[in-house]
Amino acid sequence: MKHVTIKDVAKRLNVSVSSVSRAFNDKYDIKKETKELILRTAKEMGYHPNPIARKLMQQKSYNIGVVVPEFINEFFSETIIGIQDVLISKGYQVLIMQSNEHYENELMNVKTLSDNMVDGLIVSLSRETHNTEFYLKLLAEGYPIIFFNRINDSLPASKVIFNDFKWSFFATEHLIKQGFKKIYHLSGQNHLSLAKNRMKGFQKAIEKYDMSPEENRVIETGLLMDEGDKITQELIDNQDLPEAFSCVNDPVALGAMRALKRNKIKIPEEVGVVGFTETRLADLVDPSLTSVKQPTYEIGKTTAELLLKQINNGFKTPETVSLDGQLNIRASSVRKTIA
Amino acid sequence: MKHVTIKDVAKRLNVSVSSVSRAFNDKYDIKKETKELILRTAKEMGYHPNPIARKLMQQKSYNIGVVVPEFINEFFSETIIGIQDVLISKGYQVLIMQSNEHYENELMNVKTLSDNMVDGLIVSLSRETHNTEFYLKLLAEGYPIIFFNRINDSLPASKVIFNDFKWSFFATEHLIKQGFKKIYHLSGQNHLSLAKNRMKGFQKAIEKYDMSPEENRVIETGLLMDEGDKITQELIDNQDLPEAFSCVNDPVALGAMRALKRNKIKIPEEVGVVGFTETRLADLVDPSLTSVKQPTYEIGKTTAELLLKQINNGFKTPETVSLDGQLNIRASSVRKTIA
DNA sequence: CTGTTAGCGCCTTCAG
DNA sequence: CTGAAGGCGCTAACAG
Repeated sequence: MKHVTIKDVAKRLNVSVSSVSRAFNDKYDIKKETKELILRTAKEMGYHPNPIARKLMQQKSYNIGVVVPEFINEFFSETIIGIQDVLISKGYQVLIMQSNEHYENELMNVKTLSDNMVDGLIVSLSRETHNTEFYLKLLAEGYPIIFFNRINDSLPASKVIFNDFKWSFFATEHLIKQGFKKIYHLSGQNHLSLAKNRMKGFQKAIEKYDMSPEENRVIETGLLMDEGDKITQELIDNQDLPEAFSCVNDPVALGAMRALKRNKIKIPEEVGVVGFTETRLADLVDPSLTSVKQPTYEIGKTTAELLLKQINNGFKTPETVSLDGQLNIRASSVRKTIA
Repeated sequence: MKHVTIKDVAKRLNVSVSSVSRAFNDKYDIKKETKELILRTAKEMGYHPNPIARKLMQQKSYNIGVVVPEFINEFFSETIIGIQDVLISKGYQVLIMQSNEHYENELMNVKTLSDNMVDGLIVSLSRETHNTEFYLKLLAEGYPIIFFNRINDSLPASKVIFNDFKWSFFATEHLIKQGFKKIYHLSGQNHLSLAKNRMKGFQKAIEKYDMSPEENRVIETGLLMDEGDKITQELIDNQDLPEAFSCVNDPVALGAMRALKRNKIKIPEEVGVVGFTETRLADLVDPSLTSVKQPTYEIGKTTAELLLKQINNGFKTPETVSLDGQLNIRASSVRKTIA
């Protein structure tokens, strides 16, 4: 438990502590043999530099804070893996905190982390976060922060996002090409840029194929399975069912499917469904769910790389990286008989 | 970006640094008014103690390392939340690493963490880990380590485990009470104590209800969905289908269900299924899956508390805490018509 | 190439 | 109750 220090090694070899230090930091001149000797005996003695002392000197914590809404969700855990892979390989440690979608928790987490002197921050905003004052203050101080996925357009920081517009367009286009005539978009709350963009992608596809925007409309639903279920049930009750649903995310799509199945409505024969941001669930449900796959690992990796760049080179002008995904077509949206 | 230090505060108030330090550490005598004055102006100036310097003094990192096989899996992410909740509230930071089920990664992670002077370690062993030498060495040095879930019985350390035997017994008993006559246990590899215990729980139930151990047998399957699917398909092909499956975990159960559904065999009317270690999936699949719920959050919490106790009070004798769960009965195992 | 010295920011005796 | 001084382990000038 007692740690060997640089002094112990120096004493043992009758050299100065600086020599030992130098042996462990290539950047200084030191005779090859002494260096090797030091390294060897240091290893024998079980010495290795105390990272905390080093951090104190360098005024760097080599800690990076990550704040996400949650990490039960596959999307975020996969992203975190990407973040960690990059950061750990560069000698950083990653401190992960979750806001549970609450602004207060998020703020507290960010404060805790900055109080702990993390060298940078990676943040995905909670659903509740409208007040971005604290981020603005940190950014003004030059604190490196990168946002991903749940972003706020107005923050002057670098961001990594998914091209929601484009892929929602493709998902909708796929439904149209499958011959579905009347399509509703079950959307998320409009203040989330992610939801807004998916909605716009849907509308763009409707427009492009000269379909009526009144008949192919948007219904604000939410992000949860129960919300998708509830809205779908209402549509069924009102005899207002479309031929297909383009959904803001997989939970809403699964909710819609649950309601449809409960009412013995066949998927995709009677109603087609596509989701967004697929999880492994997409393959497991019956019928399997067509969904847009986001490059989760890449998102994390890119975010971390952007952060490192900013830490090392200083803050230039914010850049926004937009990544692409893929549409995985499965049973829920493929008509057995195409008209 | 530039941090206010204890000196700045001292200078501003014309007091000594020690007074400022004392103001921030209740344990010393200091006049109430000066303390308040210091605290107030410190706050104004945006000062707060540099945790790194503090750590250097106290020879503590206030970091805890957590190594798990993975955290895409709900089980582990939920456990980690329990761990974090306890540890963060006590001023610790949690460094999470994953082994991806590989011994080498696990070893590297543990080394990285101990090199970074974590004050303690929480570990869930990878599937591959047979060699426990490094843990033995650390434990011998008095390094606080707690193991959970994936443990190795022979390690002289405290552990938090789930009572697999008992709950597998209950799951099987439930099937028996539902009137299923011929039950197979789809088990995991036998070298995992977790799989072994679930198998034994199954056998115990069969024994208790005087059912034939030849007819109600164990089939070594694995832990993956595809393995459950494959074995079930083989049983169907060989006309050797039981009336019910007790499965080592949910993926295997879901695999079995997939094979059954593909072959138009009705669940639970023709074949009942129960899983183990339920995920949110259990509720989503059709029919919903009966499974044993583990107290994931509690497991994490208990593990963290055990670790803190050991850090604060020193290592006494190892203790093993065994937690209980609950059997969530759903459609997959409930016979519409009970004999 | 190597040793000496002065901190990094804080805590903690030891005097007073 | 308060100040001065030493040191946690390491790095970075500065001499030599």
